[in-house]
Amino acid sequence: MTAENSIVFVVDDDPSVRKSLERLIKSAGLDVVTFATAHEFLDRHSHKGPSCLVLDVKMPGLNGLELQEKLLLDKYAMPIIFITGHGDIPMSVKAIKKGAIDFLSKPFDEKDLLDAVREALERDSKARAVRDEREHIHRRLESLTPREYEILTYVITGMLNKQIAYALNISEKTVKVHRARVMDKMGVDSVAELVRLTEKMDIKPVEVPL
Amino acid sequence: MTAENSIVFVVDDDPSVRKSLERLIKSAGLDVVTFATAHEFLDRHSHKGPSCLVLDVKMPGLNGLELQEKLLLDKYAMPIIFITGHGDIPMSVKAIKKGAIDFLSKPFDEKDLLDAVREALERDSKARAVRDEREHIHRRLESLTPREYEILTYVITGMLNKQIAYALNISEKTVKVHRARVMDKMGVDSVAELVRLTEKMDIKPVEVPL
DNA sequence: AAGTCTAATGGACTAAGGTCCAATATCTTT
DNA sequence: AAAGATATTGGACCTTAGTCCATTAGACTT
Repeated sequence: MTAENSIVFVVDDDPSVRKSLERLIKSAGLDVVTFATAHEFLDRHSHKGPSCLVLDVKMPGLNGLELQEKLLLDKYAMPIIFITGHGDIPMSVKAIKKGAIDFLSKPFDEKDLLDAVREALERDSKARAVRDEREHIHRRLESLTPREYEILTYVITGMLNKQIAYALNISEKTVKVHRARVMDKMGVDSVAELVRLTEKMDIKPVEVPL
Repeated sequence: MTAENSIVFVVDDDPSVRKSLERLIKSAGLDVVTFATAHEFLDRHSHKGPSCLVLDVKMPGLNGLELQEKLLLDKYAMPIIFITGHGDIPMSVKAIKKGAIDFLSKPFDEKDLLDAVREALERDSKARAVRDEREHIHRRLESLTPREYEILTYVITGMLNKQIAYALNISEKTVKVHRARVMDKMGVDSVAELVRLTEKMDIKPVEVPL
């Protein structure tokens, strides 16, 4: 399921750990890029395909949990698998609640790590698909003029052209023109499809008093 | 936000723990019902309002994690807060990944428990709202005849009456009649509303070759 | 000042949707 | 056998929606 261009990032300050992780992950047929510090990772990683992050908790400089926080602020955070030598329960609970895929204590079972990596890539792949679709819709929405967008919100509410015209104090004919442009720009040819698109975005239908 | 009729269930085999948990939770103004075993809870709890479960991991008979599994099979699983004396990281990770709100080690901070309880009730409250709406829609869907349901799937795809008639090899007039009954039974008066309803359910629009 | 974008408008026409009215064939249940 | 539910159809009629055509006015850019 997960695409061929997947990549696994590893951040750990211990070179020998990096090496063994790289070997392990490569043995599963996955591409790996390793970093010694969180900042290196932040500066240099690029992610075009599904990706995930295997992250040591305890590191000099920015530690793993801090890096997680930073990535969460980012819209494109990738799934994280934590590994640690001296973790505790509250730490693991917090990490998982914030979306981490797993929290493994060293020494960990190789199978556990690979399972987690696969799950992470799978999740990222799906998240990317959702993001891509949303961005596509967003680009179309941006091509609408303010007035067209306004008409859109009324249309997906289910209002008649007549009602929209009255609400905006314009003529019904004008509504029709805008409406046709909206359908064209959004690339749909039915209200049903239009509603389906907007349901995937944060567009609020108009509230109308009867 | 969380309703007045919230209730917190406590399952722990230690009477003194039950007592102190009951006192603590009651001090936060919440109703509590305690049970000594998982089976007692399963047999006797009833949940009309938002509720959650404070659950000891280690118990004779069905233990906490096993009870979680059992509840997950149930459609109406309530959020769980685990407390334990001898937990470990893999156990806590597993519990949280399966949806538990928190995993606290004894002795725990009273504030942590109350925070978790509040979060759990909040989550359950929202989950119930979603469930209630889905059930409401489901009841309406069940009132449709097979043919009406079929027409519904075509309508929410955005197909014209003409196209639906052709696809089902019936007359356009008949489509109109069914369609009108669908709108009536579903309690909507626009395709937009109809699509919005069905998007909340697992109804697949028809795939049509152009 | 010329050019472009946006919003709004008009008429005329076609297509589609919704709503009255009522009828019939089939199947299941009582 | 009678009753009820389901699926289907018909005509007439009105309301909406969509689509051609083309025009005007204001705001912003160059």
